[in-house]
Amino acid sequence: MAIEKKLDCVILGLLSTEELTGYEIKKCMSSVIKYFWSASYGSIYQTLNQLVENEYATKREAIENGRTKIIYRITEKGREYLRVWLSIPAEKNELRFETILKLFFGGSADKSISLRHLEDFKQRTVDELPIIEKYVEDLDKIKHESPTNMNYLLIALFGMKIFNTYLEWCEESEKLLKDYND
Amino acid sequence: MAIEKKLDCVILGLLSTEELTGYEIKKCMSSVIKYFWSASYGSIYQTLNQLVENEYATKREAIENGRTKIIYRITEKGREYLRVWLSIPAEKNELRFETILKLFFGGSADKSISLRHLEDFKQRTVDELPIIEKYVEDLDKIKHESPTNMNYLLIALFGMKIFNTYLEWCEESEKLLKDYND
DNA sequence: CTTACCATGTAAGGCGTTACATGATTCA
DNA sequence: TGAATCATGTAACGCCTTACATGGTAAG
Repeated sequence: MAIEKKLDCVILGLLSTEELTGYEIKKCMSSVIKYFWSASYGSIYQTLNQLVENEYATKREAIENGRTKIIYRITEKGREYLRVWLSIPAEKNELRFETILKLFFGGSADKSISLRHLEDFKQRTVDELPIIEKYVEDLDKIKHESPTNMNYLLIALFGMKIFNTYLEWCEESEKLLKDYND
Repeated sequence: MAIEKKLDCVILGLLSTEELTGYEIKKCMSSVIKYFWSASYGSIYQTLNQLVENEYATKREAIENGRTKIIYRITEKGREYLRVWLSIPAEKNELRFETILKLFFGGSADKSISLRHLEDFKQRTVDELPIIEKYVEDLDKIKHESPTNMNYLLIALFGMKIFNTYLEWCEESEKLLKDYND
């Protein structure tokens, strides 16, 4: 497993504080983490298997409420791998915004189409903002309990700030487009 | 070719205003577009072939200064495909920030590591900002020449706004982290 | 003369998604 | 009883990157 792959690091990061099942990992990745790193079931279970193969994690079966779960735990080798990854500089910070793409090429189409994309993007942003603000509020209260909480707060603040910037930009752009006469 | 693929739309978008070679397309994608959609040579030439196969574009050879180039041109079918894609809502707006990931999991490591990632991210942002500001400045002057320029300006403004937000966040986060006592 | 840039491509393989497939439990 | 949630996985396939491979031209 090459160092270029990131999902393994995300999973090891999650496992570094607690044992988890694949399902629980997916849940984590569908909440906070989804804002800056998303993954599907397929990739999570595959990565989990690779992690075990490479001895970065161990798995064990457990029965809870009559249901069988597979619980994963990080190994010392896995912790070392995570430590190394954390200590080297980030390579890629990538934005893949289809909205921006459609707006970029939208100049030759009708203005109403660009306005619709802007409206749509604004709505999605408005919908997400309260969720992120709740994270910020909650984390701010417990930031002194552990450095981990403090780091989580920084990420939540990042989210809050950019989402507010998206909103500002949508409003300014809508105005610019509406006032534009060709 | 499914509608989920986006690179074909990017290329068709570029071809919608002018004929281009694969090399020129790569150049475009390494300048403005790289901020919200990146691609490698491999994927560009492959997509170009698919575009021709599907009759969304035609290719012809030309000799310029003794060098052979392959020039691509969009077809009417390609324009229609682009029109349809532009008119439907954006699906994914994805952020993949390794920096954020490393900060998210950095709580259990030494504080200096998180600070280094912040510093690094700040530096990259500071380096890019003047380039983006130049785009904004240039596009603002010619925005009334065509709706296309106006749309380009919106995208440049988007970049300028978020990069400034990144900067603000870096500074606030550095302060929060430095003042943090565990 | 050599570096940078112009110019095009292939092949291997990694990464990840979607869709499919299954089945138990909990709660209304 | 039926919907939501818990829970795990596979298979096919698409997308894209990296590395490789080649060679011409322009400018200093």
